[in-house]
Amino acid sequence: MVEQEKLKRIQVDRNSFECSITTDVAVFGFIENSLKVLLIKRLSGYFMNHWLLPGGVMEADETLDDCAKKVLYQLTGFRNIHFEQVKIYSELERHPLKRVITQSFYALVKPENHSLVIGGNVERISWFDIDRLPEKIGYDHRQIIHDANLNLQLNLRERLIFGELLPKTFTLAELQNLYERILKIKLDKRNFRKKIFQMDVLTSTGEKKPGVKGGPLLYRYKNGNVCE
Amino acid sequence: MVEQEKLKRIQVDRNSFECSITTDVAVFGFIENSLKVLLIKRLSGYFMNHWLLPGGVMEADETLDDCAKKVLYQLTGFRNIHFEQVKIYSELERHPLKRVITQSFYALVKPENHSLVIGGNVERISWFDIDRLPEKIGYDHRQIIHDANLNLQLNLRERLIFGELLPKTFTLAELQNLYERILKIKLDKRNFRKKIFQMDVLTSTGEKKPGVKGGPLLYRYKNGNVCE
DNA sequence: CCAAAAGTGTTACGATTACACCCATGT
DNA sequence: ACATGGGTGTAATCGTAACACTTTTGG
Repeated sequence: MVEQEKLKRIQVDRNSFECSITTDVAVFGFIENSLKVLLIKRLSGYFMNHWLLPGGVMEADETLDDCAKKVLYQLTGFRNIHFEQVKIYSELERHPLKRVITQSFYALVKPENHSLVIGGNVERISWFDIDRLPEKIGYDHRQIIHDANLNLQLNLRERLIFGELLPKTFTLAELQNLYERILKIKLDKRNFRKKIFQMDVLTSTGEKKPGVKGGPLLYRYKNGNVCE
Repeated sequence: MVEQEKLKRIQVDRNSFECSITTDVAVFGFIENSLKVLLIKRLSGYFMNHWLLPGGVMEADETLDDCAKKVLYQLTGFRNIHFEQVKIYSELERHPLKRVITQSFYALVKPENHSLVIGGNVERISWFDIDRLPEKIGYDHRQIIHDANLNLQLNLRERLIFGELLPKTFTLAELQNLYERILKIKLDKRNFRKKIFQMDVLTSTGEKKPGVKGGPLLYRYKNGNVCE
């Protein structure tokens, strides 16, 4: 019983070792025919002159998902955005001062409502082409961005998450272009249309997109509850 | 600048809110033609009279993967076992006393070397059929087991992780049976063999399994670095 | 009217499925 | 000897991939 008491105390001591838990969100947008990710520069703290993913510390009264939502809301002002857990990073030397483990998420936002608000402790905020990231990226955020991008590609392939990346209405060519740019593949126009139609995720608006040769039809993403 | 100082202090305060981080490992074995999961009963602590996944608290000098490895080693004595991250659980009311978030893993062990060691603070340790779990399972471990099982199924389907679940040599019928039991599907014998062979993951030992009618050939999992 | 992009169907191929008999071994 | 399980090939089907011309619109 003494042995067990000892074990228990060790357990309790371990429980109270200090470790912060944060979430980092890779916010993706599809702008000017490229997949972009949103990075910020902080006014203070470590990696001041580096670009970082928007992230924040989890508080006692929120889950990791709550925390990610909060961070996203504080930074972009958007709600009901599609976002997903990606991975947890728990390497010892992630943060220079203390032990910090982070759960990464990715989020998709529509390019049409980009009212980027510079929040507290933020010096700059900017979209970066996923293939042209800045040199100086803080912590292991380059790795996190890379992993989030892989995850996005996987989800796009398997689960058709694109409703949040395009404007409310879009042409099939625009959608195909998004697939080609994000997945870095070339698709056959006819096969692509066939596939998308038989997946039954689009509804035609009946209208044609003005200003484009050929007069392409505009479509809408079927899945009702999409953010505004 | 005063505003920023304030922000920074809030951030630091948030950093130091107390939250334990644990790992829980769903150890799977394939025994008597069923997928089993390893559960323990603790001698002390919450959920004493409940079954629990083996799990432990992450220490300051280890990553989550290290921690899972450690827990696994302490419980089974095995090393070089195949295991993978599954999911993180961060709901507020997971633990009755304090905030605890846990990263779950699943691990696969060979049935042939089951020297189950009862570690400290463990009253009982036992394999349970995945479809006949005990009534009383502590915390959210029933959910964690369920999610880990889904993950295992996915990996079995897509990445052929079975080398760790079967003895060193096995017949194709045994392998097919494993697939059928874990995935809960019925497979065609000829198509299954065709598929496995064209995947080129097995090598024949040239020997036949004694004691079985028909005299089936024994195979070995090709992937070199498999645990002992 | 011309250039540019939209829209449309069919064929070929590869992968998956369904299916039945003979052979080897243990009892 | 016989009952049990091991081992083998082929035809049908489905999904995927390749491919070229006509129509619509903007400039």
